[in-house]
Amino acid sequence: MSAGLPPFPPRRHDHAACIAAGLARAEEACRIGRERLTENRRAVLEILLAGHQPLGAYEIVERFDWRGRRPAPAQIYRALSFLESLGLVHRIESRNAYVACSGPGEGHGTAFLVCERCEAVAEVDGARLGRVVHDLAGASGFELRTHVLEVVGRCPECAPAGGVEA
Amino acid sequence: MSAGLPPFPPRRHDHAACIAAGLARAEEACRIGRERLTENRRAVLEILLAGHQPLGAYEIVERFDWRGRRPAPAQIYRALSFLESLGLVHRIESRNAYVACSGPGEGHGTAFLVCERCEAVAEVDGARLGRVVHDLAGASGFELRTHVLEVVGRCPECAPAGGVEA
DNA sequence: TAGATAATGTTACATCATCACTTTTCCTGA
DNA sequence: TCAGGAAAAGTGATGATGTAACATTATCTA
Repeated sequence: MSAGLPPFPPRRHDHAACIAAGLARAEEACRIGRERLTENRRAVLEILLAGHQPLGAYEIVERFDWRGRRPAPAQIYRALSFLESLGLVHRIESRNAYVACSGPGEGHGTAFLVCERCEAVAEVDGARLGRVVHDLAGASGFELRTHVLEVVGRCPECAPAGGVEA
Repeated sequence: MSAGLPPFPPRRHDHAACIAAGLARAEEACRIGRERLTENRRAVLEILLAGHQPLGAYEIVERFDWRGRRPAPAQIYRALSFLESLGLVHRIESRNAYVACSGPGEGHGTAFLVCERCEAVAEVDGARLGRVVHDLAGASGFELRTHVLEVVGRCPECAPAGGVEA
């Protein structure tokens, strides 16, 4: 567990840079995979990068602005599955929502911390988690392909504000 | 991690006993919580106990047999949330489906092994997992309330049969 | 530039879940 | 034992999420 950056981005940070970095990673990933980062895919990714919140597919539709027109859900889902296949976006199962990947691709110890109050999501990664999951599966003769770990609770900003509101 | 029963039940096992045990646990849990295991709730639980597969709410509806009539989805969801609140049933987020709890209630290191071929689900539990999740959250100043861990892959029965035919 | 392949546009529909309201059942205490 | 209240069930409508199918357009490659 590298003691690195804080997983929840500070309220104020260089957001433009953070979007640019995400797009750069996407372009790189497409170059490597010989895939195309088309206008749609790019737009969906930008919308996700623009918040650190998970967004539902229909919320993404709403934020689209093609000079007034809007894509149908199918478009969004296509872009999302493309982006997911490249590890640029993750689905938060417990929310039916999607977030842009915040770091380099898919480690095998990925987990999400999901704040139940402000909806912020942080992606954390730990070799130790990967080992535990691996061992847990192995002990049952289970052949692991992938896993979903979502920790639900309160982020550092929201933890102090007790109560159940939201 | 108690080296106990195999998490995936053998193909042939005393299924009747396994259903009876589930119902007994439910009755006990209701007694303790001063809640009522009504006919509906009991029926939903029985349907879930009758398979080791996760079932969607609408599949549960289909398996209902009230002399021809069928409950509306709302009924099922009500029963499910009741049963979930008592820890008798778990939702498998990655499948939008529900399984009967196979053991005594909610440890803090619960995980599900979900076979992507035969759909079987096993519930496993480990203190080590609980610690990792706890530490993962703690390291980020995150206040843990609950977690979802679903490991997707192939169960021992299905692992040998390679290929992708889901 | 033709043909193949990939991505998009669009409609309809499938699946999952909840709301709002009425009726029934069950429990409690006089 | 029965009135009154609370909990659960019954019911219809609707919201939210996700896909299928197919025609069209863009892009690549020979």
